[in-house]
Amino acid sequence: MTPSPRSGARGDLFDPLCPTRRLLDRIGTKWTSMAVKVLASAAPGELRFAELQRRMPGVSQKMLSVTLRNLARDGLVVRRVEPTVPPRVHYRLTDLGLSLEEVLAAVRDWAEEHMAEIDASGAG
Amino acid sequence: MTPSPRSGARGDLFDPLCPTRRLLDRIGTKWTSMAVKVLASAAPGELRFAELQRRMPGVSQKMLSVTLRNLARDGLVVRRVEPTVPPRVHYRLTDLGLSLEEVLAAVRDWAEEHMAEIDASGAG
DNA sequence: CAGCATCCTATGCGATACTG
DNA sequence: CAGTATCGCATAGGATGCTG
Repeated sequence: MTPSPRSGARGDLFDPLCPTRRLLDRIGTKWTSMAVKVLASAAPGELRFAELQRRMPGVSQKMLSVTLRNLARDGLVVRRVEPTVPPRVHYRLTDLGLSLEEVLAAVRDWAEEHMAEIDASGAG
Repeated sequence: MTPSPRSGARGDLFDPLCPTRRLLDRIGTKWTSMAVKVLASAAPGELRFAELQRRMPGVSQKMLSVTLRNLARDGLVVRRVEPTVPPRVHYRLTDLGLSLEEVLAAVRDWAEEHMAEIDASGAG
């Protein structure tokens, strides 16, 4: 594959621009993985802003907004606005977003299978 | 599976104690995934502190120390001290750590395959 | 309804200095 | 050698208020 100009060299986890580093920075933020999961559960359908917030207990309007904006900027989510008053805004995962969800599902599976062992090791 | 007392309910990504949330908090920190990868590359052998630092360009003594302490606390890494003067401290991945590396490898694969598309979407 | 702007706090993290 | 202790900065993110 050809790395993008912004990306570090393939496999170079030690480059600050390394894809893995940047991906972890994204999915490591508090609400991203949750938003992707919720949107994936509705795919290929869409969800409106308020509906997303309802399905993501605890998220503030600001952080949901920021999270969705970042996901849209990254091409993982499509934002569709109905020009009504008041406006209705709909979000759905792109194919890229759906493929990310598969990775996140693997992370979830690992966590649910092994987190008890981590706790048993004396974690707080 | 039986969730640990500390863990949230299985599949409940919305519980702050949810395994996935807590795992992402861990692997999302700056040096964790790099340390796991480096240790995995040496598995089943061990690496000393200084050798780890050498293979992780940019990491400070403090952050490597913190990262390794957290990994050891979580049961992902074993710390072995030779009681010499000066001391030699060796680190190796546990089986649990090795299984986490598989998940991280999947994350890396996705990143290296798709990060160019994310960049192409107008990300900064 | 779906946001953006502002303020504030908590925390990750780097730099530096010290120790058994 | 392999840490620990302390300081300071940058940023994630929560609370609140305003707007088209």
